[in-house]
Amino acid sequence: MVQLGRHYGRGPASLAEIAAAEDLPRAYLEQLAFVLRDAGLVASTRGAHGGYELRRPPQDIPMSEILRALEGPLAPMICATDAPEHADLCGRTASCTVNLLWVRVRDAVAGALDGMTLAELVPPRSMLVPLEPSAAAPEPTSNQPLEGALT
Amino acid sequence: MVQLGRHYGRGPASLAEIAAAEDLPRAYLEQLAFVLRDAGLVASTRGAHGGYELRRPPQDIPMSEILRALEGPLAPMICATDAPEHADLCGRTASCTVNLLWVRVRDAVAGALDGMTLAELVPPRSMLVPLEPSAAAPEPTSNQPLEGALT
DNA sequence: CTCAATCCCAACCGATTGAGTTGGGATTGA
DNA sequence: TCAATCCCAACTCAATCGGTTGGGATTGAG
Repeated sequence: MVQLGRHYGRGPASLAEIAAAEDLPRAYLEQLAFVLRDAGLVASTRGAHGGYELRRPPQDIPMSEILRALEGPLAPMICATDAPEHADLCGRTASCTVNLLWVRVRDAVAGALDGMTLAELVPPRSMLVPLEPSAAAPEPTSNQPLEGALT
Repeated sequence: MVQLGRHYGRGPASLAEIAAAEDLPRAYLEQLAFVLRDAGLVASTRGAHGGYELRRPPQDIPMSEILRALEGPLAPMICATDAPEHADLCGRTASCTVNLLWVRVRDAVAGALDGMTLAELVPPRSMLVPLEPSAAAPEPTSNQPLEGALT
């Protein structure tokens, strides 16, 4: 998807390209590709020189939409699903006071996801740092400095 | 846990009681019980008339603590774990711009969980409210005769 | 017209995970 | 002593998820 975002405006990208770029098996991407298509997020053109293409500019695609398409309704637990249709299969729900918790968690997640668009994940190109194998290294203290950024 | 919350201040509750109250297998609760104990959330007393007991009043126990004890570090994806020690096993992390997303989701969840204490889940007994009538559910149609046996 | 490139789609596989089970202690109050 | 209780590790079992297989259908280019 990010690849598609980067590619946006340049015509369809073939799965083969994307597979190469992301180092993922093409066949696997196919599956994802068509749930995304069914969800109306991407358009496909068949035949030689076909491929996939975003149907909207990346900044108009909230991540929540993508995630819901790919992973189904957001639901930290079955008893707190997003999707009205199978509202509760839990059975226990009535007596389960914990439900409230999950609902809040779900809403928090939904909020985070709604507040973020695909555009934000398309890297400004050039900030692709090559990975260094110094894995276990230098910044042990590292308590997420990212905290402040939640708008 | 909620059971323990409700029981708080009345001495230890045996797993047998809890198992009965929650309709869960006792042996299973045992497992949970002692990860909670190891986490310092509950205290146990052995022997006849023993049982478990909260070590702090419910309103001093954030749900985040319970969840982390039971389920491990919060991490919607491996690449966005809470726990510094296995910071990234993802390998892809460097090139993976999506990481940012997961981090935000994780923080959202953490926020929701931190902002909620066990006390809030211990029902005041008697107020088992039937679920909110809510906005967009005009059609409870057919399905699931499951529950409705509220209280 | 033919053929390679591409999307389309369903069924399958295998490792991981999580809920739950089994079984055998160790402690302690009555 | 004995029953009630906690302690603990190893196990089973089913669902899920990342990924694979294997076959089409469509289309542009030569």
